Amino acid sequence: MNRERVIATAVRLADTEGLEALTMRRLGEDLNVKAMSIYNHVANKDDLINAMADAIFSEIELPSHSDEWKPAIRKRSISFRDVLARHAWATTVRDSGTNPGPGTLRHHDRVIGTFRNGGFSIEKTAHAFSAVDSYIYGFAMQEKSLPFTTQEETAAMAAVMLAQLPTSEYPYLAELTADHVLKPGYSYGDEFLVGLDLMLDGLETMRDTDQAFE
Amino acid sequence: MNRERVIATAVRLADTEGLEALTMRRLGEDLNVKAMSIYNHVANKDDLINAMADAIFSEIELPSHSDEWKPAIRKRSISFRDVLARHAWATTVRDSGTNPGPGTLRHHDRVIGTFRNGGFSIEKTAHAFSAVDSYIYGFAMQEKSLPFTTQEETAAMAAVMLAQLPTSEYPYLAELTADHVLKPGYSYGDEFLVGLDLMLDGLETMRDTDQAFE
DNA sequence: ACCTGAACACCGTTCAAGT
DNA sequence: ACCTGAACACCGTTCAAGT
Repeated sequence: MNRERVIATAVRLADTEGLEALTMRRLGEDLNVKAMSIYNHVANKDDLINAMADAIFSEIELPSHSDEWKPAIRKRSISFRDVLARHAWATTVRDSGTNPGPGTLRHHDRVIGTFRNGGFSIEKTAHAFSAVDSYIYGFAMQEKSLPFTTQEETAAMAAVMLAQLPTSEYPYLAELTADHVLKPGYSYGDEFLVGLDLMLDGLETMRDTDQAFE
Repeated sequence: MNRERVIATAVRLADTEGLEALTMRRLGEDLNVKAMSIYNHVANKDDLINAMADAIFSEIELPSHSDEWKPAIRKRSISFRDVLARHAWATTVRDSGTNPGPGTLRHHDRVIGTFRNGGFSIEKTAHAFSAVDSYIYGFAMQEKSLPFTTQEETAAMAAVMLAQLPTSEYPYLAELTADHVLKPGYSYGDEFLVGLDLMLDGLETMRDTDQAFE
């Protein structure tokens, strides 16, 4: 048993049963050890969760500096969102704040480098980094908070909610639900690329505009 | 004592001492009542937090249908971000999922209506709604997770982090920190409007483009 | 160096009992 | 109708004791 195995097991537990199922006692069971032994490998639960967040950051496909910035950032953004969907608990965790791990640092360095080599000034790189990552995080959070995943579930859930909704009070919400969400083939996940491409196109314009955003 | 007072007191407690300080026993103290009495007014802690989330949604400035969509959405987006900054715990909560309260429904209806009256098709309204709100949520989350708030704190913190950073391993991150974050006048909060306006301009283009995003 | 039993100070929540 | 004491089954974490 080592730190790595503790973290990997904790990630698997949070993935399959949610962050609230991740208790030291339960994690101990999964590791065939008593809860107190875990403290030989992590300082405390905060340290553990921080390490988990850093571990999944390493799963994100790194953009290549040699690629064009736009397809490179697009690819890694899609990968980022996939990772956050796979580890839903991570959308509400955010390590990085106080002491980011090596996976997080490496990822950020590469993203910043991709913008810089793509012709973005330092200021514009900061804008781009903030804008894209905010969008990705926010989208992953919204997606996570939806009470359904499959299309059948969505349709069933939306139908129930629409039936309960005082439609005269919320006419626009009712219209959107009836004429869009309930339409066959609707999937909230499809919205991701729309917003992402909007943002990337905006960044391209910004990059090529003098001063405007500095 | 009534439900409203319970919720308002809980919001105040979470605002000032964080969500982890919000326990039923502690909330009881603030209400001058024993913890168990609270259950006369809320079903359980989940119900309480859901109600709290709905309560702060009502604080967001509603866009007016009669205004131009762009300034109207811009104004309410700034207000939304202010509310999330004021109630940092709310960025990780998200009720709406299963059973949104009246404050949430009313807000969503107005936003949707503003896009519809601004000439957005139903599909494009769905795109716009998702894109803007994802950005706002994500930005608020990033802002919350920063370990500093004032400019002095930022500078001090960034200096420490930069000193610890293996700069040869993360050259781009080091450059951004040294030449941007550490510059006088830097404030991460300023990034909000940059990304927001990028998104709003993108939405305007999308609105006026045939089919493209439908 | 790693594991463990017992213990401490907490949680959310139930329930029977009070007014 | 609202409040409460006692209790239950949990938490994270410490510490002395074991190998």
